[in-house]
Amino acid sequence: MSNEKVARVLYEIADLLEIKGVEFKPVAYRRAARNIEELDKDIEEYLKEGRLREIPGVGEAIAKKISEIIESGELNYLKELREELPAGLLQLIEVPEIGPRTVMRLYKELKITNLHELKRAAEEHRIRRLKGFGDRSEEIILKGISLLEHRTGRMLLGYAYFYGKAIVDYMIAAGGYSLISTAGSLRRMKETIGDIDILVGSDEPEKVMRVFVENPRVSEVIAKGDTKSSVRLEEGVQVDIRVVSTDSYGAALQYFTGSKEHNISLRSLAIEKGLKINEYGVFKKDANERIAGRTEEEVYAALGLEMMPPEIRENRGEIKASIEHRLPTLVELGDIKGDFHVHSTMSDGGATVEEIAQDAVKRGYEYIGITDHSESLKVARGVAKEDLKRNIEKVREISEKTGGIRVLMGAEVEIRNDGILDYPDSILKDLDFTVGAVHSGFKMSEKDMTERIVTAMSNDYLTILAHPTGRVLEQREPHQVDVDTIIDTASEKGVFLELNALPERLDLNDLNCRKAKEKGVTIAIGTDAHSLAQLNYMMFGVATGRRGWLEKSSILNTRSLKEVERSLGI
DNA sequence: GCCGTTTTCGGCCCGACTGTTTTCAGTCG
Repeated sequence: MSNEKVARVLYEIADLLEIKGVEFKPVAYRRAARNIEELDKDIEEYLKEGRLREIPGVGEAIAKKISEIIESGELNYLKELREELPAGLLQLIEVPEIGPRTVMRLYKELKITNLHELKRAAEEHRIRRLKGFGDRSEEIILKGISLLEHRTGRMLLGYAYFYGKAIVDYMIAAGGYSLISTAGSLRRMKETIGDIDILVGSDEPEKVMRVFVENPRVSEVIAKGDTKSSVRLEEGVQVDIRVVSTDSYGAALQYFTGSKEHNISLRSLAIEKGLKINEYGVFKKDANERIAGRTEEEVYAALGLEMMPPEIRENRGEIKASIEHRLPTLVELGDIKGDFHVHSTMSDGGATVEEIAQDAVKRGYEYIGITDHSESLKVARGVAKEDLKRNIEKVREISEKTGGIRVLMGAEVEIRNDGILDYPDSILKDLDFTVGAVHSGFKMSEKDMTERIVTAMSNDYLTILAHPTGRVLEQREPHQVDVDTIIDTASEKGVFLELNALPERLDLNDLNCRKAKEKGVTIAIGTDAHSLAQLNYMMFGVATGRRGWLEKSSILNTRSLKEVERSLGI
């Protein structure tokens, strides 16, 4: 029974209780579920060791339910809840603008139990007859259903980032705003983004609203108020904007950056200190006197906290770390001195080694690693053994010719099903470094996959394990592998773990990066670029590392060329 | 249902926008 499965049961209970109108319990169940999802150990171990109640948010009642879930595979309490309410109601709360209260009313008064019935009721104008509903309500419901039917899921950070930047740039050009930023999960650089949030500090809010909705890329204005508006772009992306007065900008930026969990903790801390915090500032609770709000630093300082980077505001210990003055000094893009995962025209990349080398010089890199695919990955024009030797010579020549940078010759070598690498050691020894990767045979059991990867890591020539969990966001689940064992093996054998910076991978993810760091494993960030433009993905790798609390010292490519040569033994 | 350097009981984050019911509940972030 995985942590995710246990969490899913608790989430379902929360949803059902919420529809029933039960207060406070849904929040409690969700909190427990979220903390279980983020545990770095198997929940069954907690059960075995009798330590369930050490998990934040898990008390006597939930601990008992978790035991039942793990031991019997099901939960009577959930069964009973499900019997009380039709299963389709859970779909209904997914419809935007429909919440638990509305679901219950529609069920009680119109016997609506699923999406299909809701759609029909709206089309037949039966909903507008209910007290508190009108024709607009029906329109909104129908639009919500349509959106749900066509939803594309969450957007990858790699796309959202550029949409957000385009909107901000437009606002700056069209309105000359200087206090403007993305906020929300985009500013925290989460791997996937729901809506894009923008914040502006201005004392002419109505003008900001006008400029915002008049952006030619806007296809639909969802809501337009005095200080808050929402639009949809032609691409289907929802963008929300808020305006606050210039002297509240810091408080608002803090507030709208979140995360929600981070803010809730901050509020509790404020209450303990006799303060109140909202998007307008920090106030003394009794006197209602404002003591901070112009900048984020001010807001945190008013709570006795050091300023913390947006990427770690997830309520994962950053507030405690801030109180104790042990916040990490996170890695920055400017610390990066090279890239360890780049494909060239020698396999399926779009740029030649010369072009890549020159581009890397422009980026100020000291080194760049070429890692074309190995022989058996035919779909990616994997390089045959005979050709590899010639390629090595060629890359050495280019490296010597290109001033100011060393081009490191590597390869992204297939890890076969038995854990053996796709090139023999006699060839690997001539490379500067070797990146091992799983690109096939995903459906192995966790035990077999873990063994396969550990075997590969035991090869002395394996330098970096590429995209260790194999996930492809919104497309493919990570393969079944015991990440803890991989991290321990990396620590023991001195293998570097990759943080693959492709927006659809970002693998290792933030939580695993943090785990690896705690075990003393060094991370190598690689863009996996297949074109010069994709070398820019380094920023998303760095962002994900920052979310995983990574500092410069835990990352291979912050080291100078000399140090890297020493690390690689070349 | 959880939780506690004010609390083992009584709290549980806070405000904007919308539609509709002309004073507010519901939803969202």
